[in-house]
Amino acid sequence: MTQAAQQPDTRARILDAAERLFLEKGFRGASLRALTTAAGVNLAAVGYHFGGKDELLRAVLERRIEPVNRERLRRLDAIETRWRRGEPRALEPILAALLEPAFAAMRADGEARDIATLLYSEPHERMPELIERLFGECALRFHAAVSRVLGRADPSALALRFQMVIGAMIHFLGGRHRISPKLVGVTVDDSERAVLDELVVFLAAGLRAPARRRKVVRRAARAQESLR
Amino acid sequence: MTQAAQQPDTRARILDAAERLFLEKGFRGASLRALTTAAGVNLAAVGYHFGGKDELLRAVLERRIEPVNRERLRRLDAIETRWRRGEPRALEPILAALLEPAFAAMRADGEARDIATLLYSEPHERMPELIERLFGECALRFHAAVSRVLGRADPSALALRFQMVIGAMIHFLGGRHRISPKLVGVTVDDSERAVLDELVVFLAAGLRAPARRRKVVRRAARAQESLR
DNA sequence: GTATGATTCAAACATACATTTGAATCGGAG
DNA sequence: CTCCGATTCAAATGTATGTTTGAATCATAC
Repeated sequence: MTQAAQQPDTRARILDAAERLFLEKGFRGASLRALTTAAGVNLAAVGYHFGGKDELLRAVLERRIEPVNRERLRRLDAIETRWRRGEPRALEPILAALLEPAFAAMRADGEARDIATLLYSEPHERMPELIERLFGECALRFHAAVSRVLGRADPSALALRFQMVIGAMIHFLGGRHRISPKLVGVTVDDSERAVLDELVVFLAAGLRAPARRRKVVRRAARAQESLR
Repeated sequence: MTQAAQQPDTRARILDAAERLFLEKGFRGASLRALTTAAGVNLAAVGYHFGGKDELLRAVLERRIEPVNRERLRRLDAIETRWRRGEPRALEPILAALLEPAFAAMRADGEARDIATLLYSEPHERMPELIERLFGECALRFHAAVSRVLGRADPSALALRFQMVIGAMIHFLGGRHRISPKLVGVTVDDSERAVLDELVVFLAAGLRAPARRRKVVRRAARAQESLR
């Protein structure tokens, strides 16, 4: 009944090749022909196993992203459990729980590229809904956790800063086109550990930064005045 | 001699339509047929005026980015002049000089989208060299300026943090797929002024954050020990 | 061995694409 | 009015694409 094992597991071979080529050339740039040739399978296998190219993209993304997000939420659960036991709340563990699973997955895949890049660079029609579905819960939970640590903060400003965290993270995870280090003329320790440490320090400091500059306060005050 | 004015200025119409469609659908997703139809010009006009689709992309990018980078460098020059006159050095003006011209250009174009997004999301073959050519000088100068303000900092760490600045900025400039604000359940003031202010505060704090966490220091110390 | 359902395969199909071509049209200079 | 270079235009070219098809092959259960 369960026709379990094909010898070379065509499905996985397709997913691997698709992942590599989608990242390299983009969704539209990676043709099914190039893709199936690289995977060593027949052209029609994609239609048979996935239905079509669009569904293949969805499968590629889900395979990598869902485990990462599960691990993120697992670690966040652990953190919140410790909070309930009275341990002090800090930003750094939250940021680590958000960042490290993604970097770990990236490292595990050999090629140091994260599939999440695709989500934020591919202008595919159905991408927005896919993002919401894949990352919605994670975004909500982590945003809430950060918000709880920084209780005093302006919610609107915090939402913006949370976006900045996401932006910096994505830029490092994908980084298809990062400004090359040689350009700024220094040798950079861009090992995973170094990047992670610097990201956590940088982002925690940014999130904690005191509210606003004078300029804005003045603007707000003026606006208030003119309303009277 | 200078056959100056065509009536409807085909070139500009093509550039406008191309800019919009490249951003919406990506380079490959925007066909010359859709593009020229949207512009109200003949299909062959692209070949005549630009040579081909690749050269059109280059023209689209250069038209928007070069003025922005000129303005950035103009403002940085002004800052460094003030430094030479003995005024105190701060990060915030540098960040403002880096960010504001891009946001201003974005606003001026009606549609609140920045063309720079394309540079960092489009997997076009010649994109890396284009980025280096367009942003090389800017990156070098701003990195140096930040480095001069934070004289004490570890150059490698600073290079990483400078990348984070770029990442957060790009995420906000383009943001084709930002996690939607409604998802985190708050109404966000994402006006240009609010975003800019928060970005400057966030990024300045991140850049200034004290070097590293205990964990790393310990690791480094251990490594040193084991070398003896 | 043979029947059965899952999988693979080569080929064909219908579009969609960027580019090229050569004639038609335009706008001003002589 | 005429001419000429610049520009526009409709059409054709050749290639690449995602998908579909129907036969061939395989692995297994009986």
